[in-house]
Amino acid sequence: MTKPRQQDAPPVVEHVSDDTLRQFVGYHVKRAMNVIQGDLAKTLRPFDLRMVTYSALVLIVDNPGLRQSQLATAMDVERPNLVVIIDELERRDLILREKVPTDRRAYALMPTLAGRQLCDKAIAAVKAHEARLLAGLAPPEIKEVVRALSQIELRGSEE
Amino acid sequence: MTKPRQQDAPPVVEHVSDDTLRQFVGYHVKRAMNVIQGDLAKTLRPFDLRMVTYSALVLIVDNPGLRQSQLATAMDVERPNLVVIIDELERRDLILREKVPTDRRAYALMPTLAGRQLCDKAIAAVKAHEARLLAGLAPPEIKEVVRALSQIELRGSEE
DNA sequence: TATTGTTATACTCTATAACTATA
DNA sequence: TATAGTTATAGAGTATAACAATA
Repeated sequence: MTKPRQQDAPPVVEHVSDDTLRQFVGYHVKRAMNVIQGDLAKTLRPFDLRMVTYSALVLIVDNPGLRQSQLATAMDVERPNLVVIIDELERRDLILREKVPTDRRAYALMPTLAGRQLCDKAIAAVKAHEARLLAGLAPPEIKEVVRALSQIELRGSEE
Repeated sequence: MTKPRQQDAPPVVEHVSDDTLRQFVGYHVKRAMNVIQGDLAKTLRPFDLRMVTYSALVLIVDNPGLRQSQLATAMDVERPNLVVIIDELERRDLILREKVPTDRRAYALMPTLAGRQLCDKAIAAVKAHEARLLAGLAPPEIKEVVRALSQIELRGSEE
């Protein structure tokens, strides 16, 4: 028999337990993601780049001439949303929309010299910040994590 | 000397390379996160729960009596945004806001029987789905990944 | 004076329909 | 007819200021 409380007053919680959620890998992925995103945003701010503009710039530098639709697919962004991203990069003269002679509907996205230079600097900064974030982990551990995450990525595309 | 192209026509990209981005652990965390979130959303849909309402419900079931401000801190959600989440759970009679005698400003969040039951079912479903997502990974690998992600979480709170 | 919950609001992100010009 | 890029718009998710009630 449990002793009844005087008024059924609600219990006071001193420490909030998230043990149940902690069982899930997804919970930790989300929390790590928040940290990484926050760090990345801070890292890119001096370059006046957001995560999406950074990703777009890197992909254009690595794949000069690609079409907006290709970039949208690669970034998993809807085409309408990509337009403003490209607008921003073009306005800053980091890339340019070049007419494609063989298909007058399409634009070939080309990085400018300034775009390639900013891209290189941003990548170096991101590398340095990520290294700090992963400082506690040995290279083989990192490889193992990437392998595991890639496995999860694959599972997603399977369905 | 490179042979100049006739009109400097932009190159055609057949396959978009994301090799540069793939170097970064954050890129893989983000992609895995997308898969996990998508799967989680699909898993919770039959229960009419979103990720935030699910997290809130689990935390209330595990910590009966906690205050909204405590829950907001635990979930890393702004207090104003938590209000609508709590409203939704209360409207569905999964939780209730109980008056706290010792502090008449605050509410103690309590799960109802229906809330605890739905929570249990949802947790079981999420467990099953996550198991499918991690099917290719051995338990020690999963432990290693969680350890690594926890390390990254800690780095974030350090700054 | 500070805190709890709340309202209103704004800003970003993301998603969809429909248009134009080409193919 | 289908596709590339675009426009407009709507819906999430998230963030801030300010208020009433209470500490």
